[in-house]
Amino acid sequence: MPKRPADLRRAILDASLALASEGGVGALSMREVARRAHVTHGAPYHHFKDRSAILAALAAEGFALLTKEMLSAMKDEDRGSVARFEACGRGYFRFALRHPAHMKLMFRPELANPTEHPEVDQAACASMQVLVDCVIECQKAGNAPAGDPMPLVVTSWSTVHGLAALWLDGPLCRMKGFAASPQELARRVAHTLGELLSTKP
Amino acid sequence: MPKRPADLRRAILDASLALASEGGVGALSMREVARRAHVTHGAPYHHFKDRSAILAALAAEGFALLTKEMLSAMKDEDRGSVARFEACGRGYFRFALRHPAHMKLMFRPELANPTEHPEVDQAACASMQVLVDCVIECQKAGNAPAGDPMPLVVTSWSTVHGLAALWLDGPLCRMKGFAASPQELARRVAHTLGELLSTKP
DNA sequence: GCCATCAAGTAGACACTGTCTAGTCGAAAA
DNA sequence: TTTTCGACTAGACAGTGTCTACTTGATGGC
Repeated sequence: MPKRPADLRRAILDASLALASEGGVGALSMREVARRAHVTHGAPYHHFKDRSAILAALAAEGFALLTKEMLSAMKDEDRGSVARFEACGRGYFRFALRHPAHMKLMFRPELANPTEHPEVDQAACASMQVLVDCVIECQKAGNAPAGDPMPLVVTSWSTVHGLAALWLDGPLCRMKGFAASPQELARRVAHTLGELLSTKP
Repeated sequence: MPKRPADLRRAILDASLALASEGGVGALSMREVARRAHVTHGAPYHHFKDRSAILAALAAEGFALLTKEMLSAMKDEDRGSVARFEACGRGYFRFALRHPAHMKLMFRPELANPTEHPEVDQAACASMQVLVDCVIECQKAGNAPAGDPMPLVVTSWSTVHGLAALWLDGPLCRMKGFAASPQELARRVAHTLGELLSTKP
């Protein structure tokens, strides 16, 4: 029988994530998590108040990873504010592809009550701030309409989030023939937006 | 004690939808559904193979409602193909606001396995066809780049779906101050897109 | 060294869940 | 009238989240 892990809290989060990846949030049960961490079914309660606390911790962790992924994508980009804005969107989409289980947990307020787990909203706001700063940079450089940045933030966020959501949870990924890979899908959508932007009067 | 409903199948779907609206999919239990339909816990199994069959039926029903809402929004619009395209998007967003519980069930493939419940995918394809036809109409009228309509379909679908998803499940609706109502939110996003389209060279 | 303290894990209990089964009942068909 | 059959009931089973009391092992002060 394998011995107990040194850092049970981390082991619980890892086991939970693995279960969520394999069979969705529904397959994530406290007892199976405990089993995978080689510990009895009561042990996780010493690290998390209840099941939703695990989900909240994973959601907050997801937003932190998203923030890092966007910042990392922008760091290597030095061809101006618009290029950095695009890199930010690519970072968002890449995060969704790399961490689908996290992604699904992050946008399910019924799983982790936002008023009970404010750390999730805080982490979400930090992620959004990256995008806000990005848009403000574009505005300062004269590459976006001046004024309140929020409309632009919400519009671009919606497009990239919608694309990721439709790919992960929608019927999009089951429609063979349109896009062979998600990367190609994102490229085509980005190209379409660019075409629209450039062909209009 | 209230008597058994005449159409138990419909009563089960209604009770399931009510439960999902109140506490999310997690609160939807076969036994509570049966209780609300004033029937014993085994009765629902005569109308649905298992719990996921109920969810699949609701998801398919949701896509049918979505199709109807988009078609109805377009029917009253006779100011050209672009106006009909915009009406289609408004219909999508309005559906999401009016039927949030349906909406959440429709985009959770882990709840109702698509291979086990092909009727969901079929209904989803019918919904998408509305948008495809809409884009093709714009192309024929010379109001959209010619060629494969799918890139435009996916791009616009992503934006409106992302907006709805962020409003229903994301931190957007908890950010007071930006948009007082979802209608205003949608108007501002649509305006932002329009502004982008018209101010670019 | 010894003992108190305390976080971390165990083991058992409880009410609840999804699903299976055998049995019941009433209406329609023969 | 008897048979058949779909719809429903009632009981069982394993599995679940969460609570509780109990054990254990390390840590600190004396």
